[in-house]
Amino acid sequence: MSVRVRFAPSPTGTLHVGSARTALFNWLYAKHHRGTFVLRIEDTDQKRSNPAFVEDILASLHYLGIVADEGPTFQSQRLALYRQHADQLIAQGKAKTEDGGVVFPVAPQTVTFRDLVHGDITVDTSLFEQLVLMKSDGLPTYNFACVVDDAAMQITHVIRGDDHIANTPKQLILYQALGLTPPAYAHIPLIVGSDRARLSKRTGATAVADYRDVGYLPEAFVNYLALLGWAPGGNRECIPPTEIVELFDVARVRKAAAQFDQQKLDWLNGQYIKQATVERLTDLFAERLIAKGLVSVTYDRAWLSRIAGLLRDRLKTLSQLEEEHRFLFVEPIEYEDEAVQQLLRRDGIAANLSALKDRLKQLGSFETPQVEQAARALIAQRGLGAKDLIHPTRVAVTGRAVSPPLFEVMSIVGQAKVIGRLEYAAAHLAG
RNA sequence: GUCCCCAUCGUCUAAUGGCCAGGACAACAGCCUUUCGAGCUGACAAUGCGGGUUCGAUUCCCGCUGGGGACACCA
Repeated sequence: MSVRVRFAPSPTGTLHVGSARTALFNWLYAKHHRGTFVLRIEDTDQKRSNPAFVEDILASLHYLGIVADEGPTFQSQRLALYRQHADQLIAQGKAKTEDGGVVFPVAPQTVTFRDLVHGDITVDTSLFEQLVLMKSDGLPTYNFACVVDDAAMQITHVIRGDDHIANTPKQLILYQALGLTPPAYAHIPLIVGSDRARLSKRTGATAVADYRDVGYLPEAFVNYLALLGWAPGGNRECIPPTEIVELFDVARVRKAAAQFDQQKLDWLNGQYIKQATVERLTDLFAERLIAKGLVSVTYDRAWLSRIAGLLRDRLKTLSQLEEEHRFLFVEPIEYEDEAVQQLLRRDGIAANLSALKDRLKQLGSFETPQVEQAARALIAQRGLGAKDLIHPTRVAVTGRAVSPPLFEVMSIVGQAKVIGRLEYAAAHLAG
């Protein structure tokens, strides 16, 4: 029997990191076993469901590269199916109408099921003496719709969060009442925040879309998520998604909750950015910069490629591009007060910057070696330490005390702009 | 409160009775360097506690403690 799994989010919020990991594990399991991954939207809460969240969920899954083999299917469009099953139980005397809904009395018993990650779990059903099947608004409840759909869709494995363990015995009872065969279950541990409680906005971003927007590469995010609660054995950390598919084994999923660690995510993302080709990085940069209005749609690709090459092994997130390197894209630049105070307001700086400007004006080529040569020559001529010229120049050209290697930055910014910035700094900022 | 689940460095994890409990992130130190970063090197750091079982327990069993989750006509 081929594997069929499903991811069944409810559109009552943006796609949460925890849900994304559940989706990922299902997807990995399906792909590993050459099975089918079904997407089902559980929109049976009329008050809280919102089409905008469906869009967010779809977009977020797309970002992660998790594509559904079937679906999305909407529960709100299969009401007849649930009604039919409820009627069947009523006809058999197993359920009854109450307050306009349908309820299912539960006989006290102990239910044991074998969980793929936890082993046997036993629950006493006297904890819940009845289950609501259909609400008085005509929509099915979660546990009922879930059972009817999983059976109808021939789901073989239900992989979901730990927090659903208590629902499983309820669903098992319904399978039995309906005469249906239940799937296998794997309850994966929750992702928790730094407070060890389930990941919430309180301890960091929870929406997958936010991570996308900050500039985490999908394979880095997927890689990180996969490592939360699972490890292939050996000492692999940086494992591209295609390889994770091959290695993934739900039996190796840990039982304990895993804490989300942004620093490790950052490190992994940096690794993937470093491994990305300049071509790809240029595309990613262009997309961001155009969206933020920092370059025009007719941007100079060769120029942006140089920037990609320069920043490739310095970025942890793509957002650092526009946050820390605005001086590459805007004119005039902004100057950090502290950098100006510490590095420009000193005797002789203005003269040095002015002298450098004069030398740079003479240059026929503004490639990095020529720029560096001009600066070094001035340093030698004036008997300066290299830092004495370089640091103030950095502030004059970038507005900041830290930047990528200065001479390449200058070359990229270009002769005219560099000269203009040196002139401005010498005249208005330097001592 | 009741029920369920869980427990290895600060964090993510490896080791499913047997080499000095391994790796990674972070933090720290050093090297490199025009700043930062990247890179390289180094040091520090864990089996929650108490009982068992066993020649031998991170590993198996029991208890405790601690943490989390679930207890809706939400999903």
